[in-house]
Amino acid sequence: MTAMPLHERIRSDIESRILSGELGPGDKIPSELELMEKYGCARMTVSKALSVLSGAGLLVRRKRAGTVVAHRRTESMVLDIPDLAIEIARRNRTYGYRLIERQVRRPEKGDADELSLAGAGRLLCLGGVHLADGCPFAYEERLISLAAVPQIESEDFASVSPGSWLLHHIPWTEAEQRIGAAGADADVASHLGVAIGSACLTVERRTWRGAERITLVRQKFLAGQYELIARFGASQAS
Amino acid sequence: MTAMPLHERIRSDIESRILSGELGPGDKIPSELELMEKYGCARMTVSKALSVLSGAGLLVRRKRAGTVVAHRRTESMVLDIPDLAIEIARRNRTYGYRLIERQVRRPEKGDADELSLAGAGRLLCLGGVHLADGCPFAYEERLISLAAVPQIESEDFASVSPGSWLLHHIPWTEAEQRIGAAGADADVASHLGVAIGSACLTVERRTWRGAERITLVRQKFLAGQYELIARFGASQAS
DNA sequence: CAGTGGTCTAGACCACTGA
DNA sequence: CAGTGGTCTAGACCACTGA
Repeated sequence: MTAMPLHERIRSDIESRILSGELGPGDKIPSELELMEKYGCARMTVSKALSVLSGAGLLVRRKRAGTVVAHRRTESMVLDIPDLAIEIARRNRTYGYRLIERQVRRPEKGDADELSLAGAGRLLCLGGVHLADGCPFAYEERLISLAAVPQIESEDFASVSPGSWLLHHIPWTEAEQRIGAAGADADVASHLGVAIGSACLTVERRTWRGAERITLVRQKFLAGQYELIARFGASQAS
Repeated sequence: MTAMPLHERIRSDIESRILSGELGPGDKIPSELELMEKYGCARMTVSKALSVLSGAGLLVRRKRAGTVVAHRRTESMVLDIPDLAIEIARRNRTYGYRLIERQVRRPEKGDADELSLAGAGRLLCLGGVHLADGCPFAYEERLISLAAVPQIESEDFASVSPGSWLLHHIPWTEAEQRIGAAGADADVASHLGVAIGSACLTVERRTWRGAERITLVRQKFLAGQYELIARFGASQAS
């Protein structure tokens, strides 16, 4: 509460006027010169406050025209990606992973996903289920480029899931995730112990380290056993 | 390519050394003084570059200890929330919305969701389907607080969906979204024209404007008709 | 062409904190 | 206590762009 830097106070003042609705989209913000006089400070200080708000998408700044409240409300949210083991533990259940299938091979010609992942190299193909108290709640198929992660070939995944292993050994720099739903096919249904056609949440995630492709994973979560949660807002104010 | 400001060049230099893996978590970045000398610039310029990277979570800065590459790779991604109408149009299909049910009432006692949304005020309760080329692909139930949005009571939603109307009239400042899967119940199945138990992607979203609750919507998308896409990485470099 | 923001300088004082 | 980052000043020159 005490000792808030001046640039944060300026930012916070303007931010709350926008969030409260007092300032609407398109409304003009005082110029840097006017704010300098209002707060009795140097231009750099005002500029820092406005730059942060501009970076956050709340303001749009243009020369000569001045600074106005941004029109397009953001159409994106931050998606939390919980660690499955932690998520399960939080519900007082025991997490486990059971490896079902393991294979090392070349990518299949004609499979664009496999070819773009492994190129001329080999693929490690893993199938397994995630368990809560010993019961399957998710099935995953994973492809890993052995050119990108050679040392993973000697892992047996008896006690740790491939996802956890990768997270701890190969930090990714880029990722894309597609979230959808599907009915369980015969394979998934038998692994999860449910009827064919049962609703599943599907997650397909590709990860990169720099320009290099690391892994592609397809997961099917039993409906009701898992949720993804996304949030936007509340800013950084305490 | 030309005319990149110096602080962006510094930021980009350090960022690419981190993303390429040349600098790993915990590795020390040169101090501001050293970077000043390296780039032959004032300290403010270096500081700006490092502040941006620190704000993005790539660096951790501590006095006396210096600046190091952050340890925790982010466990969050940015989730794009496309406008359904735009998403449908992009696939060369015609978007439509059909209102099925409309009701104004008090929140039901014992329903925590309704009570926290409307308090002592009234609720507008809407049910409807989103259409692509006239075929239903999503069903939604929506509750809107009339205390927060009184002017919506006179809308008939013949040509515009409640979601679009709200987006254009009541910009939200905070939102929370839960994403899961479920089998269609009898109600949903009949509205979407599918068998009971068919897999659906479920989205439950709450939005606020400042401290005021605006709306709660529950949507069921037919499996395969809709995907949410989340991304992380690639920074802002072109 | 005049007002606005974008960038940068060369200092300054300070708070913090690990060697 | 010395090195580091956090903040701030009082200027400067410039590019852009709408009146």
